[in-house]
Amino acid sequence: MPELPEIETVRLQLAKVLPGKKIRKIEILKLKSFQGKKELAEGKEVIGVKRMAKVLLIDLAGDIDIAIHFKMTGQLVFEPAVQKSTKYEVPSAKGRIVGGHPTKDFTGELPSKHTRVIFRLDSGTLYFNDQRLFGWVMVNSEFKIQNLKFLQNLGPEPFDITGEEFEKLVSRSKRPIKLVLMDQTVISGVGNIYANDALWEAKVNPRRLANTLRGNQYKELYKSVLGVLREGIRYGGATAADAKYINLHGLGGHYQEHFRTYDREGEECLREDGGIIHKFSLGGRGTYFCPVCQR
DNA sequence: TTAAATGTTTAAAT
DNA sequence: CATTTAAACATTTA
Repeated sequence: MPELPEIETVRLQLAKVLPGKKIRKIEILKLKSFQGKKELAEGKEVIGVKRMAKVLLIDLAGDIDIAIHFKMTGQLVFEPAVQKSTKYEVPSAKGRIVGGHPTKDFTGELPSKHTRVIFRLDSGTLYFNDQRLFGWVMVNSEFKIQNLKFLQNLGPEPFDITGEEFEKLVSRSKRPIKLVLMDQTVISGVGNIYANDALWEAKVNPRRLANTLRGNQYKELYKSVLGVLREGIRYGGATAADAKYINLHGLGGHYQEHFRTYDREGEECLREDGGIIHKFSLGGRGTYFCPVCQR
């Protein structure tokens, strides 16, 4: 599910609470969701929380890393340790840190039926939940994780390149521009939501072949990719439509309230140019655009 | 019942 | 070889 801004949002939150805490025990509830050796992490202290594109990295003492890929429906929930003074309080979602795919697991009792891995800390508990089981948690040496094929093959994040480099990377392909934006080996971190919105911002048709953008469209697209990603981070990521219950608790992000095209099929283009947002399938993914301004 | 969902990989077809 | 399409991976919801 989550793209770069959603993972970055979790990272920022977890970076406030995890460093200094120790992993006491890792419980694997679903084998498919876990790779590596949990013993390597048990007893180790968290040093920092990092991110590579859409992958979250929890850095532990002794050059051990926990890598987490959320895929479509992964989520993390950090439950702080219950304070003695609140011993008699009814358990609530208050004080939780949540991130990733929004479901009622954010606020419900944990572990839930979607909980796949539990990290017992010396203070608090971190739950990895994943409805569709595409995601994974990996514990291994920093070396092994850095050498994962998936991470090795990642292209640079948009934040780390110039407009000229962006144009060079993207225009090498003759595929439709949207597919190239979402190709993690070309540019990493951009997924379906932000690709749709960035193309709208730059007034580029998702189908346009990546080597045939006109004039300043490469520069415009570069700027709009950075823009929507930064905005996503500023709003704490997107938490999608079924998040009413979650927002009630003040959890989850708000980017979904600022979608340009995503999930707006049939609605008027925000530019009020008379266009109606049209949806079609490109590369097997829902693709939204305005036929008037994105030609 | 069918389709689609913030992702990635693989195989088969062009 | 480059590219495209479809399917696969589970599950849930519309």
